[in-house]
Amino acid sequence: MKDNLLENMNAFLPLRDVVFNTLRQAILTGELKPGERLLEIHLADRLGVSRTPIREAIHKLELEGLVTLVPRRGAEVAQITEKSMNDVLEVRRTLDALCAELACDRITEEELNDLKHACDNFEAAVKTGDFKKIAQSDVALHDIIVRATGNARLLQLINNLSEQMYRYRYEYIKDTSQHETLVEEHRIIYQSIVNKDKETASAAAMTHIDNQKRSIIRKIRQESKKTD
Amino acid sequence: MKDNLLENMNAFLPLRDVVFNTLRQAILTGELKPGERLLEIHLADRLGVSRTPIREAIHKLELEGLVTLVPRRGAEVAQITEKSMNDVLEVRRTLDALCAELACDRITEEELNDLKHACDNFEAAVKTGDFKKIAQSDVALHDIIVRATGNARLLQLINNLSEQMYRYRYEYIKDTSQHETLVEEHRIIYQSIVNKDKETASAAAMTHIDNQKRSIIRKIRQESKKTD
DNA sequence: TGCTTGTATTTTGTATACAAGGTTTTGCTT
DNA sequence: AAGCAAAACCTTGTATACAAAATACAAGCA
Repeated sequence: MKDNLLENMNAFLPLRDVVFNTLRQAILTGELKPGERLLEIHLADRLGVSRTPIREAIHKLELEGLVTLVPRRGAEVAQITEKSMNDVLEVRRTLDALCAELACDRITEEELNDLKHACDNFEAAVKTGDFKKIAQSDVALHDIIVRATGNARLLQLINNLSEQMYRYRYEYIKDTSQHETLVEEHRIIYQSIVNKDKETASAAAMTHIDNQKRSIIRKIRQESKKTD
Repeated sequence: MKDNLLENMNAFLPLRDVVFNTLRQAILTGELKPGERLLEIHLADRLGVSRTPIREAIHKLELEGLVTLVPRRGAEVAQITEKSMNDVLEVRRTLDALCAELACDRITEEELNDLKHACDNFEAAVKTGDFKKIAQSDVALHDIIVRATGNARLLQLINNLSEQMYRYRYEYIKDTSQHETLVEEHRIIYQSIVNKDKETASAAAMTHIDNQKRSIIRKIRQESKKTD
């Protein structure tokens, strides 16, 4: 598969950003597997650019935590261990709870409306059983809540932490037995934000993460057994 | 002032990291002021290296939030607004509280001992009135708590958020009227971690940030008035 | 056979050259 | 004199060349 960037780009972004997005996508979808080495020349040839934008993209990915960099040895796709995922989820849990609380204080009528629609959308997506749709509407819903906090830094951090989870997203979305739970949790979060009930909102946000955590950790254990 | 890097470096780090540390330091101490443009060639000449490591360092600083990058126009030192500082502190407050709670569960006897020493050190530093010492012992103390959580991601995030505050650190350290409060708050945090009392520990951690917030925001308002 | 050392190769790190986009200045026109 | 256009210049973006470190491999020695 040859996919010279200059064609499917995204035409006006700097090359480093195009490369960044391409590699990021490849890592999140699993096309580039954890532990896989990222050789600059190979990638440069493959994407039809020079080493410079590749290097810059790789460094950016390292800061995002998707790539591990060893000086003088190069880069590889970051390994996902149970420990690292636990670390991520522990922080994410707290920040999601914070989001829910802040949203109670700061959400506008319009955003509240959007949130309602997002809940309905998610429910509809679950009914169709289309994993891609479910994933998208889930992201959209949470994005509304985070944005409602009006805290740009919080938005940035949560986006970054979510990225790590996206690498396992399909694992908990494929688990159809949990679908009703997800819908229900979304409803509780929505309703408690409407009621400005911070306690319930934050508790629900944490539960929401805890439930997803179970699926994700189960999957990680399965995979680590395979490689033993 | 000419400070050719090749001399005071830190000899075995990649140049990009040396440059990164140098620029970071310059921004945190205020030697490079908010809004100041960062021209690659100037910095390269000044530090005696080529543009390449400068670029890489600047990009890294952008990801850390210390630098703002505009495509095709270059980089400048990130402006600190009251809004952005509020955003940072809001997140930091929550994460520090999380740290305190986790530390209650996970701190080892040895770390507890270190923490005790760090408290004493801080108190001693306050007595000398040496701002630099106070700042250092304060960082050391909080570092112990964050490390005691055993959560690498949390450590990384808090370090990054702290960075923003360090740009104003002297403001709340110079405020000697608050020194006794700081000592007292540290003591409360220490004692509640000893007692495994999560409620108190997390509440104290939040208060600790709230108090610092006041000094920092006051200072930001002063500065913004000046430039009106 | 197993270990060490030296050499060849691969790969990253840094410098530099060149291209292209932005900005400022200058000169012309009205 | 003011406004616009063009050209000169800066500055970043990208490619390439060269240097230095790390690795892999092979040959010699115990």
